[in-house]
Amino acid sequence: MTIQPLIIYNTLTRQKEKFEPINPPFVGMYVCGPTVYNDVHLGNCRTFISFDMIYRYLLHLGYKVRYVRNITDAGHLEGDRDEGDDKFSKKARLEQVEPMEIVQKYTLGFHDVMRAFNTLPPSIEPTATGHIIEQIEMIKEILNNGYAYEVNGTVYFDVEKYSKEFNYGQLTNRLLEDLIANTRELGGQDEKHGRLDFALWIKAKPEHLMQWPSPWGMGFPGWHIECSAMSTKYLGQTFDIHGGGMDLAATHHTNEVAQSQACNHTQPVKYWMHTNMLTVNGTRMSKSAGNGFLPGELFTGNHPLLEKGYAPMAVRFFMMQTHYRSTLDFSNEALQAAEKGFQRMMAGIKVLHSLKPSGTSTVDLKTIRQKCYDAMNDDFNSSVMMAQLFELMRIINSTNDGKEKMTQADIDEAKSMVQHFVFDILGLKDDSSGGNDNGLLDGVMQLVLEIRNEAKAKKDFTVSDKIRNSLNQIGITVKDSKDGSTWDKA
RNA sequence: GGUCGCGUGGCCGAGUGGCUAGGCAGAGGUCUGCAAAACCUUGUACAGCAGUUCGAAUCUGCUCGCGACCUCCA
Repeated sequence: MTIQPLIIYNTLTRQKEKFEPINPPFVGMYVCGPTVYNDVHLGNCRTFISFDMIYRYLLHLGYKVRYVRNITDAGHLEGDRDEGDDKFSKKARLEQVEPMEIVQKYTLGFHDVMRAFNTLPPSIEPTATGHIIEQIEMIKEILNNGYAYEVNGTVYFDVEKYSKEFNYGQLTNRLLEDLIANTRELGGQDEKHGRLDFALWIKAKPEHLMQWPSPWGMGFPGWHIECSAMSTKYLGQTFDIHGGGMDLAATHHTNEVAQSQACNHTQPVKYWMHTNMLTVNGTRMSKSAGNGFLPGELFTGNHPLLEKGYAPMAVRFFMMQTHYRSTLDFSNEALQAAEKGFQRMMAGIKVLHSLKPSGTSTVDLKTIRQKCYDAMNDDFNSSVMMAQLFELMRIINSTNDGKEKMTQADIDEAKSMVQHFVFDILGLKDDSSGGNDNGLLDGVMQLVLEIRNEAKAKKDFTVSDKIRNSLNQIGITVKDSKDGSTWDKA
């Protein structure tokens, strides 16, 4: 496998750059994972599915990728002030369980959804609670270096001090003065020195459910420090790719950069990648706006905004049809269009496996393969690649219709392309043909279609139509062609 | 208000200074006992105005509209 020249859009520089790993063939990639105090929401899924595609493509190119995606299971505060309960404690009180029961429940749910979307598990999935020591060590180092201060058991990052040496607003191209001007006034009893300062470690009230001992007393870590601590631990002080949703860039990632710089004196990340938001009827789907539906509701259609349920693979197909840096708008019409497109692609792949080779060739698959690579190499443009894959489907179907000719080598190449691009990289799978009894069903269907063809041969269309209509009612479509009949699950 | 992005044919959604994106839907055709599928053909597209250019949907400016971030969220 030759390494293809990959171009990545880097948020840090706001331009596309040639991808050159720090230590090829190794690639370190960190993606901000979910906060597991609630069901995963679909917007998160889009980010994780996008990075799954990115991970898959890097693997396909032959890179040895260490993909780290954290689970935030502590320290994420409810409000925008660095005070009050964290999300887990609040939810635990509400449900009258241990915070770690909350964590367990929603972590398992998250994994179920990720599996449904056919994402590959990350290489390491570290938790914040499992890395309290690393976080404390990092905070100590930041304090030692003079970029933080402690007030009554809470440690704050000193943004203004930091800004004297580093460009705090670099990731989102903002000036410090503008950031300060646009941040709310400090409250009267606020312990922070500066408006932009944020908590590294938060003092816990005695009744607080999740707290750990630290040099500053009992407390829990601030939200941003976990990613800095864990990415440093598993990927080093500087690593290749850091990803997450665009909404994280301004605050979470900006603070991550600051923490890592203040601790390690080096830029933590070479390429920052941000996925765009998922919208519903043009507005961002978000937890607070309440305009979202859960993955489960999407699959079953059990939500007022949804006309029907959509299979996970149809949804993944839909997401892959849009570039990861564009907003993606969910609507029933768009989802249904994607569903049909997905089915068409899967049907084409089935046809490919029944194709008969001919001695000569009228097709040029090499060019299509290269165009697929060109698309993916241009900042993971899965959308353009899929247009090429539909061209491949057209060729396959035309061959089946006798309008194109493919040799055995062509067929093998087409199968290889399908495996690489459709299954390995886009991460799609044909879930219609899944199931343990498939071999049995195949046998039964072969018999049924034989009987129907015999009826057709005798011009007994009453019987043949009855078979077709009845099968249709239970979700099996019969397709006739010159060479016989095939079937498909709807 | 600041930062950034977007506005493409009925819908979704790519894209490049001159060459077909693609999917869905629609129309016509081929095939078929019929249907479905498949294949072929096909339609008014690039928010508006002005400018740069031999040539712009693609570059520049302005106008209008939309969105994201700046506050927890991927």
